[in-house]
Amino acid sequence: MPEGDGRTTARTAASPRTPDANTTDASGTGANGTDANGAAIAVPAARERARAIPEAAVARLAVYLRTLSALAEQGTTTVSSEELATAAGVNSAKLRKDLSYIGSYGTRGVGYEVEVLVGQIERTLGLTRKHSVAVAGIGNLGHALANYGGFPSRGFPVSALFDLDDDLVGVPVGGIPVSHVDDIVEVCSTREVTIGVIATPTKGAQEVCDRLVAGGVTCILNFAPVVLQVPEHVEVRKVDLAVEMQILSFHVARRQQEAAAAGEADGAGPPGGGAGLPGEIDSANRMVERL
Amino acid sequence: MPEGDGRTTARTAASPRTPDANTTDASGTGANGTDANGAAIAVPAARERARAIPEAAVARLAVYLRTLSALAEQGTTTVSSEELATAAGVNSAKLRKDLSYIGSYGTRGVGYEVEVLVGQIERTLGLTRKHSVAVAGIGNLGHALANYGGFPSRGFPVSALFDLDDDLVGVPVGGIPVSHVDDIVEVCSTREVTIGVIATPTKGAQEVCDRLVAGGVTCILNFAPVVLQVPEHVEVRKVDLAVEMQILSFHVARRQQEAAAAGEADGAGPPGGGAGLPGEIDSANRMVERL
DNA sequence: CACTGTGAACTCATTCACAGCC
DNA sequence: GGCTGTGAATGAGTTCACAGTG
Repeated sequence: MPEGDGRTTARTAASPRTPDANTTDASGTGANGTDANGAAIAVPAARERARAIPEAAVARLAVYLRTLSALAEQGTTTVSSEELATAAGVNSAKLRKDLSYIGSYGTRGVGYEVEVLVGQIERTLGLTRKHSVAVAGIGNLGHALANYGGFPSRGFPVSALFDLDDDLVGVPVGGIPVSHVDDIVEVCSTREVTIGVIATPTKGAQEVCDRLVAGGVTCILNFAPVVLQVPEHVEVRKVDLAVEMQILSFHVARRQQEAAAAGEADGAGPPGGGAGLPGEIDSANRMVERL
Repeated sequence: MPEGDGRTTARTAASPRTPDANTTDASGTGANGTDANGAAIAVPAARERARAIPEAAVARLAVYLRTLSALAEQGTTTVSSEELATAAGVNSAKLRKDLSYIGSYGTRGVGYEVEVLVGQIERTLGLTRKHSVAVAGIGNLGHALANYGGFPSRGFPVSALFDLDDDLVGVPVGGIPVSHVDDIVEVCSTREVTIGVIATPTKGAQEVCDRLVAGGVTCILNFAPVVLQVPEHVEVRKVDLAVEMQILSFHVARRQQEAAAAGEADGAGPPGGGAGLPGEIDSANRMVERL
């Protein structure tokens, strides 16, 4: 084991969490050439750029990809940036900029060919290669994830499930038998899992994470409400339901304050936040929005 | 655009909103370029709300809150920015800046009193008031959400569940009987739901969303992989599993490219080969065992 | 003409570094 | 001495606006 258990902690730790963020690490050692066929694809110049795509743009590319797939399915073969942008919920300038990061695949005066764009985005996102997924923690959420059709259909076959509960071990969930968490390292290694999903309760999460990493997993999607400590080469993304709710809560509060302020000036308005007493808030209060 | 199907609304691009792929700005409709230049629509960046806490900071405040709660539980009464920052996975400068947005509640030379900070963050996030939650779509994910302990325990009581399936209607899930989606408007109104969670399949999502909005819901957490169209006053946050996976995939690909490039330029083989690289990269060796 | 692709301007977010206080 | 709070500097991400092209 490396220095101090091999975790990155005290350092200028990185694990931001903006509207959409992640652990951004540079030092990408590791990875070999053996199974890397994605890199073998042509398009010389684009390789250079991959590094330069802003994080925020990557997230949106994934959205464009889905939007494009939908368009393709309904027979569309060409889209303008305006159309695609609207469908994807962004403005067209941003979309064009995002697409420009992956190259120039549009036709001026016409638009983009759906097929082509799909291919290029897939390549950029590394979807030309399958990424095996392991889900740890087969509770309610784990079940949901194991059965989630969106994963396999998008190139992320779920190939391992883990839980602590002996009663669950061996039981197939979504077609795959649950393994014991003690076997994480071995199973992940042999099944070549690249992405680990942690859906365990808070306490088990760090332990499970360590094992996933030991099993060679370099990307983790974490649903447990903890900040995971991982070595530098491992990428963690967090989905935190409580945080999402609290952000929404903040916006409700903000809106109420605004309404209250506006009401003051206006003379009529709702009593607004009223410094929020615990307990039941009056009925009228909430619905007063302009609807 | 022939599109404009009734709803959408949300013009006026300028709005203190999240920079994220959130609420649609949908400023399409060609009106764009026309008055662009001299129009001087100005939109005098007024919005004189001193309230402005950066969106990104809000998300982190929620994380600090949880971290603080954990500290409180284990008996800690005081923390320094450094300690709290480490525990929350950010750097201390950022943490102090974030906290400064909500006021000055620390003591120089000492740190922050846990209790006080918890209270202030809760107030800021609007958690002094309970926010009733409705979950629509009681499939695997919906079940998981309905049973998720993290919601009620953090001031978000789940008070309504909806599904289309008649066999499910009336059945209690997590203690609450499922209602039919046709009753969304009524049930949400009477139970004063503020936050709606959409866990339906893609196709039902927009319809459900519309009804939630009609029922007075102003905040939506959307798990369906669609961009929802909502009126301006409604806040949407999206949790998109496929997108998360694809972002991770991108980072795998990037790392592989870097490794390949580094190997090329360096001549010395990539770390995978165990080429005598300094010990600093110890942790990277782990991944070798799988690759 | 219609639409892409992109430098340049701008806005938002993070980090630095230090003054001020305990 | 140690630590907070914050303006100022830097950096990331977004929007503008227009040149350039099929």
